[in-house]
Amino acid sequence: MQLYHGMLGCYGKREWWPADSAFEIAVGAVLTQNTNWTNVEKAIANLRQAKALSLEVLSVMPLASLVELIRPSGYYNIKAKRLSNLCRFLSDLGGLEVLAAMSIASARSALLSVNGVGPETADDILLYALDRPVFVIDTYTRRLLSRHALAKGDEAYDELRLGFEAVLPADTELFKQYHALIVEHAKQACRKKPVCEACGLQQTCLKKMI
DNA sequence: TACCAGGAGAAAA
DNA sequence: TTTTCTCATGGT
Repeated sequence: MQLYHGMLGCYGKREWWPADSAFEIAVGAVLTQNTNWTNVEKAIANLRQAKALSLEVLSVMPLASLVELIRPSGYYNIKAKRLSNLCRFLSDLGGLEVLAAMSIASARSALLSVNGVGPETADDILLYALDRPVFVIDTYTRRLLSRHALAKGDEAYDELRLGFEAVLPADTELFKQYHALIVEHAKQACRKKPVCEACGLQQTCLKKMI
């Protein structure tokens, strides 16, 4: 919690994952895979303008049409398949609401069964779209842990996730903030001061050197 | 010009 | 089982 409070004091409360609906968050979770968020925003704007930002539309949209709409997000061919897979899965299931009614373990397992939904994407959806207390592990988190000698950084995803969840209270808002702060820290930390007020490290905690 | 970004899955070793 | 490769746009 020391790291968390340090980053919170430095950057303040983050309003992360801007979206108008839980479904939009799920769409963004796929589109943001290894991609800058500004590119994802362009793709989401295209979907919105085409009135395609709904499960009903996306679950039946031809891949060729989807490819054109999400092109700005990069990896458009493979992401169109992944997004289509997720939407058809959700449609067959009965919607996000059904997923939300399941236990965390069941919902997570179900999401991971979708080709194109890996652990981080599944946990993004669980935490930010469904408000479930699941800690999201991303590249930044691994670098932060590694930099602070709290982990090697190449541990299995679930090993790190369970590690966070074991020492933190199962608080959805805390998990949302923590992950958002880690990302903010990676983007902005230490640019103006020799020692980062958030993590206590020297200038080297910029970018890859978190 | 080169590098990086809010990963995942397939292929190769 | 573990490592490497592929997917791609847009901003800095």
